[in-house]
Amino acid sequence: MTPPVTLRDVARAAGVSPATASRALAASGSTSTDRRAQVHRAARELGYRPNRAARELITGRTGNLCLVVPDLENPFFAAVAKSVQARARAAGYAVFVADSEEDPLLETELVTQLGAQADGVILCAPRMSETALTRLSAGRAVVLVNREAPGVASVVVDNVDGVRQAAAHVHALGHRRVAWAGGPADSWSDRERHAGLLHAAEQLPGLEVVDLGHFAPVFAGGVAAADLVAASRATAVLAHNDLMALGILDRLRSRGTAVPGGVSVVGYDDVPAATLVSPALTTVAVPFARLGRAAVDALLAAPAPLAGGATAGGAAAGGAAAGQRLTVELVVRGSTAPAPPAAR
Amino acid sequence: MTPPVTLRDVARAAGVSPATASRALAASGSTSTDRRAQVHRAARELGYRPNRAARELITGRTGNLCLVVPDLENPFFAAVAKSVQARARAAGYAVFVADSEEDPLLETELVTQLGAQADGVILCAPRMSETALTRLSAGRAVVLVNREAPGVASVVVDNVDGVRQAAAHVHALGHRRVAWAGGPADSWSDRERHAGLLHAAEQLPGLEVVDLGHFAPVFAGGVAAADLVAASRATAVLAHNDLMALGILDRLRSRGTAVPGGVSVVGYDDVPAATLVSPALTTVAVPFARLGRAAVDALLAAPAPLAGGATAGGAAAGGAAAGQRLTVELVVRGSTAPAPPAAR
DNA sequence: TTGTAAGCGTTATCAA
DNA sequence: TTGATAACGCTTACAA
Repeated sequence: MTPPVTLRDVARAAGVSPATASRALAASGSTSTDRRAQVHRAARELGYRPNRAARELITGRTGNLCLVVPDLENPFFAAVAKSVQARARAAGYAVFVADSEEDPLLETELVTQLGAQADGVILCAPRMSETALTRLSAGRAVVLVNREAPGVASVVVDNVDGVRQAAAHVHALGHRRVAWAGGPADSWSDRERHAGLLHAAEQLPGLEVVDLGHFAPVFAGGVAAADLVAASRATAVLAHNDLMALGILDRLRSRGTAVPGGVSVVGYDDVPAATLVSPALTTVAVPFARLGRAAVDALLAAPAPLAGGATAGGAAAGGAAAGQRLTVELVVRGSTAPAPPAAR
Repeated sequence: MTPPVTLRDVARAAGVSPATASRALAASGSTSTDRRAQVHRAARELGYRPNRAARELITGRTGNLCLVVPDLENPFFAAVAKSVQARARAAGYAVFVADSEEDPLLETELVTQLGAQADGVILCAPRMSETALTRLSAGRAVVLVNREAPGVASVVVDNVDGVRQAAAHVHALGHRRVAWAGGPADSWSDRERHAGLLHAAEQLPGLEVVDLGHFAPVFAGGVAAADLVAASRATAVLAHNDLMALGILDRLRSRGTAVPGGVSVVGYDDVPAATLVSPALTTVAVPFARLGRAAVDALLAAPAPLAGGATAGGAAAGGAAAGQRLTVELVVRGSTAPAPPAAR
């Protein structure tokens, strides 16, 4: 095959020194207009592609970002990955994507390894400890998605307001006994959502919250929760996320409990599958794409110019890390309806 | 922050030259056992992490792979991404993931750009032309997933046998008039599946295939196809993939056509959502995880030792590219049932 | 088996 | 504004 075209080749073809060629192409430093044109033409004609490794070696910047998620098959994270990747590309960055399989140990390892090859890390780690997160973000530009930790930049959604909307909705429909099917006990967003529900209940006269406990944030977790719903005498159930809500829906149906006739169900996230089921799922819509974009923007706007890892804190520099909170919106579909008269 | 630990630091701490340190850590070349131990200990104590850029600059290998898919939110590609990423990590590779938004132009650009930073590319490009694929694979190690092209390595599933199983299933249930809801006209797998169906029909006495045309391989495409199903007097419909089948299911339901009572529906892929709907979808299960793993293995087993891009053909070297074909299996669920007696 | 030294392709420094 | 020249951190001849 043809050997790669180097900057020297371009410089030679343009009749200038490599240094000048570099400046002309980088548009950094001063270069006369005609020289620049010459160099650019030569580069184009030769099909010059800068060697990123060589550039990285001296600048310390890779031009890459890194995204770590717990599960790529979870539509929530797939959507985040898609938008992160799109935004990064628009900014000229490539993205390493890694799946941590919900394993905090692997999460740490991935951030350490891949983070070394990237200018910044976007991390979805709902269950990692705060201290671990803070430690991981030291000496590295990190932005957390849907998670907060002291001193670490983050982009989250308004979990408290989301469940408030959900609770207000079922309350308005006449439901008074509402069950909560929680996610993992160590999930940050679950703690926020649960607290938000309790807080909302205080404002909603007569609303009683039945805590069903913690479940795996997947379909099977919802299936398990459904049986407790049935036993709880609640007329509505709010789930930690859509995947669980879909499990609840499925299990209630096979138990012969009508939805929304017997029990109303509300999810969280608004994953695509929420509209595939019947009745379609009433849920709190999370702006996935905006989450991903905001995370990339936060990384690229970091105070430190994203030096490879040798530099201080990056997005987290200075102690007071920027936190961004996106609004969410309840989407009412078929899985919620007025409470049965008997229950009012 | 602390400056990164370099090989020189390790060498100094171990009391050897950088060259010896390099050899000791790489286990390449000859090093005495005690020296090696010394160096390893020093490296561990100092927390040495080799600079990949420097290594790449001299070896020409990046230690990265690149995966390009049309849509990360499509559960099919999400599953492939997950398994590719896992297998690559096990082999010590990081993975760039890029979403081409179903755009052949962007696909080409991504392969060219990201491929330059990777030792190999795994490409899902159902709709790119064969010539474009062959051209793209020149001078680059490329493995195609669920797609074949002359001279390019690939890992595909047995599309023909998949539809054969589906056709045999509905035929055995007594269906004689079967509709085919095709995917995009330029989709390679759709051409295979369609041809497979026609071929299967020849072997199944009395089976008549009604061609409904081509649709977008997503939920909305299925919705569009559903109305044609109803008009076709077919008692069963085979869809290009699950997403379409789910759209068909949904639309038939809202039209008042019972599934499987009135019409039986068969999908392709077996995405997780196939079991979320009711009735659950009978479908041809594609081994996503094995597809991804096989693609990585094919890349890493390539004849050329994966040189960064300066070397010839990689996996495709020699002209006769390796093609691997995985078997698929029909999973019968609730969306298929015996044909109505009137139709027999 | 080990050390010295020469690069890999780029950017940054410094004179001119 | 330009061109030598020195890095960046590593691997690999080649010599000892």
